[in-house]
Parts: sequence; structure tokens; C-alpha cells
Amino acid sequence: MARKNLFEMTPDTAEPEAAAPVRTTLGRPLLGLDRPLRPASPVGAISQSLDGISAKAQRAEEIEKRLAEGQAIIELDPSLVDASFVVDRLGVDAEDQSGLVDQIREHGQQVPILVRPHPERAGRFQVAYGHRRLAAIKEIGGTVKAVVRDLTDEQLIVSQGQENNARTDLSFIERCYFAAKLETKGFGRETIMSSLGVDKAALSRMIALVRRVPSPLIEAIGPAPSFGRQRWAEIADMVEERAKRMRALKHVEDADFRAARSDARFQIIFDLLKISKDKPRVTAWTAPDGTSPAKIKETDTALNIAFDKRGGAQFGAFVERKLLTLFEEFRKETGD
DNA sequence: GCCGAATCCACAGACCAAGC
DNA sequence: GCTTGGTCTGTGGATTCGGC
Repeated sequence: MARKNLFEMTPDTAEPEAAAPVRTTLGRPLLGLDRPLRPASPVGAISQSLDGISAKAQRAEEIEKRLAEGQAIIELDPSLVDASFVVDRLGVDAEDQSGLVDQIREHGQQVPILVRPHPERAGRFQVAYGHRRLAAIKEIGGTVKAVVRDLTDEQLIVSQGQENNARTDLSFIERCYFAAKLETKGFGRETIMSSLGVDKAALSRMIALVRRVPSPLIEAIGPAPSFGRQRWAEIADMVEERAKRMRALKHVEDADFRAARSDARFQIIFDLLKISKDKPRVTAWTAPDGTSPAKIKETDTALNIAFDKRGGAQFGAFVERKLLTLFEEFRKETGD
């Protein structure tokens, strides 16, 4: 299947137009190697060899050229590779990850990860995509196969998002979370839309949803790959009630909840919010003379006023007779 | 009883249009 | 430019039914 990745690896076709030293967007050379500028033409290359330039320096230049063009897969020490500056995952299922570890152990790393030179830490790299593969290699030991490209922040997150889209790798809520994080970091909607491959309407809904559900709850539930917009929107609706929100946040501390898989955790919270009703809030209404002839009982669905048969029976009957008058007064006041 | 095809249903996600 | 409601389409799982 063709990938939408804008920054896909290109085959070895055209010769690069210029062989000037390749620099990152920050002006720092790839691999941290700096060299004096040299002519790039074949004549220049010949004269270089004639001049006795060391083979090592030439090889470094060639590697840097190829790396910047994304044409070379190189092997990196995984300890030199940092995660993307925007986290796109809400945790990885241990079973899935162990499957990936077994697969790589058996067949080797078939697909390289994409990294860029770290913009802030010389000599290190930052992942655009391939976080799970990197984690697996770190577990197994050895070097990680990587393509190094000189990417801006925007290119990195678009590349990161598109790779995930291509493999339908992220769940709905992870995509929402990723989108919200990108917006928080100041990326424009256009960039985020490109990264996630969604339209503005979908993006708007995704970001709005993350804003409505407390982050600790999303993080506790995790990716929940079986559940999409509709079900998460239902949870968002339900946690708008403070009592339910607090109940859900309290429940995520539960040991059984923590032990469950992400989909099950979603279902547990969903069921908890769906079926649980607030305990009736009962308050005694106190008259100016200090007596309490009525109790007001409020639930999610009803408000009841109960009159005490002993002290409030007559008052209750009076209120009953006055209901029509009260209703008309209510209509006058509210205009309903 | 088992298996495969057909059908139904719920859900996810994309698209469109209207409104703010 | 963003949000929201409505609609449509594709997909996967469950169920039913007929043939063996």
C-alpha cells in the first residue's frame, strides 16, 4: 500500500545537484563533523584525491550527503536516540510490544526508523517515527537501523503523524491527544491536519474532546483501540458532571482497573459512569421559626419535596392547593 | 454438528453545510 | 477560521441459514 508520507525515502536516482557540506536547519553539520568547504565537481573530487585528502574525510562527507537526502540507512547506538518532542502514544500494550521484540529478535529489524539530528543536543538524534521499534531494540540490545533526515519541527510532526496514519497505528484517542499536544505547542491547524490526515471539522472535534476529558483519565485509560469518537464523546459528556468526573478519577487508582487492558479500562469507566447514579442529595428545608416541615431530595433525574406527615402535613396540602398559582407566577417570572 | 455464505447491525470516520 | 449537527460510507463482529 502506498504511503502518504511526504518525506518518504527516495530511491537512489538523480545525482545531487551540489555537494556542499550538508547542514541541519540549525546550521549544525550532520553527525557533528565539520569540515572545510571543498569544491563539489568531479574535478574537485579528483583534485581532492590528488591532494591526498584522507579517505576517512571523504567517506564522512559522502555519508553526510546521503543521510541528508534520506538515502542511507545507518546503524545508530539506541542510547543516542531520543523520543520525539511530541508524544503520540498513551502507552504501549506490553503484549504487543513483546510480540514486536520477538519478531525483531527472530527476523532482525526489517524497517528502519526515521530520526533527525537532535536540534538541541549535539551528537544525538530525535525520533520522527519508530518509537516502538527503538524500544524493542533497546530491550534486545545492539544497534538500531535508522534513516537520518534533516527535518524541521513541522516536517517531523507531519512525518510522525503520517507514518502512524499509514499503519493505522494510533487509536482515536491517541490521535486526539497528539493533536491537542501539537496545538498546545503552537502548531497551526494546517500542520496538524496534514500530520493526522484529517479535515478541519474532525480536528476541531478531536481537540475539543481532549479538552473536555481530564488528562489523567485519558492517560489512565490509555489508547483503547476498540473505541472511537462516539464512545469517547459519551464519556466526555458524562464527566462534565463534577461528581461523575471525581468518581472516574478516583476509580483509576483501583488495582483491578490498573491490571486490565486498555479496552477493558475504557469499558470499566464507561460502565461506571453510565450506570451509576448520584446518591440522592437530601436537604431539610428550615422555616423561619426553626422547624423543618419538608425535605428536598434531588437526584440526577428528579427533584422531590417531601412533607413531614407530623409537622408539615397541613403545609404540604397548602402547597398542593397553590401549585397552579405557583406555576403561573413561575411563568410570569421566567417568561416560559 | 460443522462450515461457509449472506445478512444485519453498530460503530468509526469522512464529508458537507450552516452558523458563530 | 473554527465549531457543530447531520448524513453517508466502509468495516468488523454477530447472527442466521442452507448445504454437507
